[in-house]
Amino acid sequence: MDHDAPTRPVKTVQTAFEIVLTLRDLTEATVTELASELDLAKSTVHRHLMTLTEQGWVVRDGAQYRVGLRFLDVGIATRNANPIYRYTCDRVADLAEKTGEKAWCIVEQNGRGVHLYGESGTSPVQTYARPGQLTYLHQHAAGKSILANRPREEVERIIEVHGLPEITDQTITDPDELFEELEKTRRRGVAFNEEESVVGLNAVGAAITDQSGYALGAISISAPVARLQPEEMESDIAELLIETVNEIEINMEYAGGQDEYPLE
Amino acid sequence: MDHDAPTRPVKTVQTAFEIVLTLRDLTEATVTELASELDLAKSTVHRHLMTLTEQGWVVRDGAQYRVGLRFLDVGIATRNANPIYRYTCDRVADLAEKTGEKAWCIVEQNGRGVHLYGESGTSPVQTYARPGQLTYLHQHAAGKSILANRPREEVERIIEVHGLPEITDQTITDPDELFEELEKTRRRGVAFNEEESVVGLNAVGAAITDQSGYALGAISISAPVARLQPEEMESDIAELLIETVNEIEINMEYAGGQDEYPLE
DNA sequence: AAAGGTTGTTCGAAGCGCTCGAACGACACT
DNA sequence: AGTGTCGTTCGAGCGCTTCGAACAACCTTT
Repeated sequence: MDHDAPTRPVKTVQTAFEIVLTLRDLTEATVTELASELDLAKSTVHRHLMTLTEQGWVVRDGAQYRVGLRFLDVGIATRNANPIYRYTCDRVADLAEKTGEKAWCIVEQNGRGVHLYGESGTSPVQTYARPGQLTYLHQHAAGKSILANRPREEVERIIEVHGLPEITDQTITDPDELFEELEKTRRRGVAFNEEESVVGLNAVGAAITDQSGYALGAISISAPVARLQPEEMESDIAELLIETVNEIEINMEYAGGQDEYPLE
Repeated sequence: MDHDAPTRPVKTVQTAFEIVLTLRDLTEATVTELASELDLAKSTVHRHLMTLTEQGWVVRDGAQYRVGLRFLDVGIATRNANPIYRYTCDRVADLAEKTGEKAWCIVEQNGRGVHLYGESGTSPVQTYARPGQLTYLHQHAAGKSILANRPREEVERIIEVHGLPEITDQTITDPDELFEELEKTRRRGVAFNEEESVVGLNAVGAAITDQSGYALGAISISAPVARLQPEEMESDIAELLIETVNEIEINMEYAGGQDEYPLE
């Protein structure tokens, strides 16, 4: 999996989390299922599950094991500790209400995007996004606006680690094309997503930056192509997003030193 | 901590999660801080953090480490997989809107309560509850209505494991008193919380049960004592809750075999 | 009702790999 | 330059994880 080992990882911990992830993917599983899936001894899996269950990381229901809600506890706690979340979630709700469409707030972590908070407007678009979801930054508007406001070397490192996987015909998969797109995004102040992540879905995104212009996160509005045409994306929606971002940035600057938390 | 060891837990995994929990409590910490806090060698903590960071469970920002949003990913996924969440969240929102107060949906896991989903009404009560929060079932209305619809042996086992910790003067701390209260709750169909978890806060809760009458979860409405007096709790609010529960239970029965998931 | 298939669970031993402390390197502040 | 930090690397020792086999509990099958 990894080319080399700068520091040897703790293998036991890796298998523990592998169990958790498999459990999440399967929704529920028995000891034997997990053992065969992960190619481990039943007894090993059993011991791990006992350990995880004791602390609520895993719950058992008869023979079936499931991921415990303690992950939700820790997950929500970290989200709430994130200033981007605190300063954007109300604004995201406003955007959803004003536009009637889906609005999201997204941050970067380890070179990937994480959906922090989303709110649906009156016209429910059945998107498959959910809070906590891990995405590739080059595949959507919010992600591209984050990349557009990061140093080029950082973007290059992200491409190196994660690549530019394709998800629809429209996904940008060429690094040069991406850098061109980021340049355009910087000039416009907003990023567009024209069916690059989901066929039939367009979106506009704008980055939230600190005083130095470094992107801390982004917000976006998405809607079916029928309701969100390029001309509207460039005018009304773009303007609304930029206004909102300005408001958020001002609020964050005022709080300033209060909550020290540069957040990569 | 534990009286005896039925099966020896995997110590390495325990320390890994201890690191995560300490990190959550401190919001952020350095290697040395964690090492001294947990009484481990710096190198050990470092190796663990490297392992956890590689998978996104932990994020580093220079010298500071923080819990990663991957916990949110897994946490939200398990919440969404939970039928109680799927069938109650819209109804909880309705309740919040109708009453103008705070409404919650809660489930039991490992003998403790977990706040699954909450929605505020128009009158914002600054409660300290958040989704994912771990609570004691005997300390609030929703929890008591769950206990009231579980076999007595199960309640006894929960008391044995978790005790009946006091949080306010009004908290029930005597097992006999609790069983009496649960009996009353069963007769009424709803449970009351009169400043038993937070001074100045009252609440009413009702259990969601399966066909056999076994509690799967509960919903509750809470408000400051000034706005939620006993007489109202027993009439309007109680009725509203019971109606809502009936609606939820019918919806769940119809879906029936669709999503097999007894969910303790 | 007994037999054969599941399953989860316990046990002991073998040896992997986790933990530790000390040494190293990088950085900031004096 | 010097002296505190800090994070990081390295090499052993032995703790503890892993495994497989045996056990027990439970269905299904005959």
